[in-house]
Amino acid sequence: MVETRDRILDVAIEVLGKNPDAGMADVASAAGVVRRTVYGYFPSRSGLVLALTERAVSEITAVLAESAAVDDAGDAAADEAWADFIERLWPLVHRYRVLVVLRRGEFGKDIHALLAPIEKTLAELVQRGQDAGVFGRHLPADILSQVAWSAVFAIADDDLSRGARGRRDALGVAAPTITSLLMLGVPEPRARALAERRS
Amino acid sequence: MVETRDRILDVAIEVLGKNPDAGMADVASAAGVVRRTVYGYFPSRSGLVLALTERAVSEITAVLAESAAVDDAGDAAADEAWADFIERLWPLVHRYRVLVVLRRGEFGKDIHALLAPIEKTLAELVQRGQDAGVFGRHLPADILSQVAWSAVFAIADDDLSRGARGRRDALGVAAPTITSLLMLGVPEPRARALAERRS
DNA sequence: ATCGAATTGCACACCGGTGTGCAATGCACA
DNA sequence: TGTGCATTGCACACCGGTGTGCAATTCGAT
Repeated sequence: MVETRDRILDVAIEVLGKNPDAGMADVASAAGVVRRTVYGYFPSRSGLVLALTERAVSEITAVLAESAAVDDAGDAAADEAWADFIERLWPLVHRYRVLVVLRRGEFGKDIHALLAPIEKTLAELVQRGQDAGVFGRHLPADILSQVAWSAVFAIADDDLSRGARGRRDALGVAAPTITSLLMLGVPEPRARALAERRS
Repeated sequence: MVETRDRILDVAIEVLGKNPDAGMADVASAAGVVRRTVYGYFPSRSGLVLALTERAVSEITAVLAESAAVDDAGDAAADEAWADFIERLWPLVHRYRVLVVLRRGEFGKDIHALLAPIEKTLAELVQRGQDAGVFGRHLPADILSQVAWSAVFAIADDDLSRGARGRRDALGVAAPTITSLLMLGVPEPRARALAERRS
């Protein structure tokens, strides 16, 4: 049996992502384990939430790091790094809903702290994109990255809420939409050229 | 004393918007009233939440209706109706955070039901805009309106989180951003012309 | 000054979730 | 077969929020 602790953490990310008010019992049974067992690995509910957040954050940081490498390679490639990031992130996006969902509520403070480095990196990436002229300046970099972030989850939510039926090619529409969103205000020809260079 | 019931409802919108887990006691004291009194007007917490949601929805519907009138006036004026809507909505947007925040959680089903007509109207408005060629077709109308909606709150959240200090002209950036977002993919000259016609 | 409605202050029962203690049970490995 | 560790199955105490009952009070209107 793969480390029980890991399985609990995995399942907790999923369960709490769907319902932030889920209790230890819900997590436990979803992990195929008894409530008491969970307390064997985590001292308290808050402890579990914290651990889970740390895991999610470190996973997402890893993905971001890979995409940052793309950015470092060429110059003015911030848009490609973004597209790359979205693409890598997408299969996992539902998993990270928990970060969005738990940010409000009792743990908001701690979670925001854990999340800060990611948001910072993202904002910097956008900033570089703006400086290089591939991203629009209609919004300050930090807000712009927030908006992009929220758009990712808005699309993912829609994708999720219509379940198996009527599912659309969410990634197919998400990636171009987000990059377009970032490129708002950039003169058309340049935007188009940049968009086509990527293929 | 203005109708106590109304004051409770108002304050509940605010309090629950900030923290969806707030209890009856929090609402009561924020309303300058004792817990017992709240139960005099609402049979239960769920009753309060329901009533509060209905109020918020009907308020927002009213705003939307005014802007729809703008749309009906001219043809192909969906973009103006949107801009108008955002502008009217903005001063109240923090008030309606409660709808976003409570959509998850135990009352999700009911709230979504109450919210459906609004989302439908919005989606139709976007659809009309797309048909008239002023809005982009990069996303299906319903998703696009969701994304726009989420962007509104993303910007508003940012505005809120930095409090009084460092406050930027949030409406100033929000309105053009949202409309630009909707117009993604529309040929530049046309978009620009439409953007300038509004002034 | 008095009537009446709204509000208060406290009592209580109830519920569901948390966190702990401990003995019993499984199960893998030697 | 025995040893050790993880897991289980209860038991329990505790807490905080809900919802109710009822008598005491405030306070405006007449």
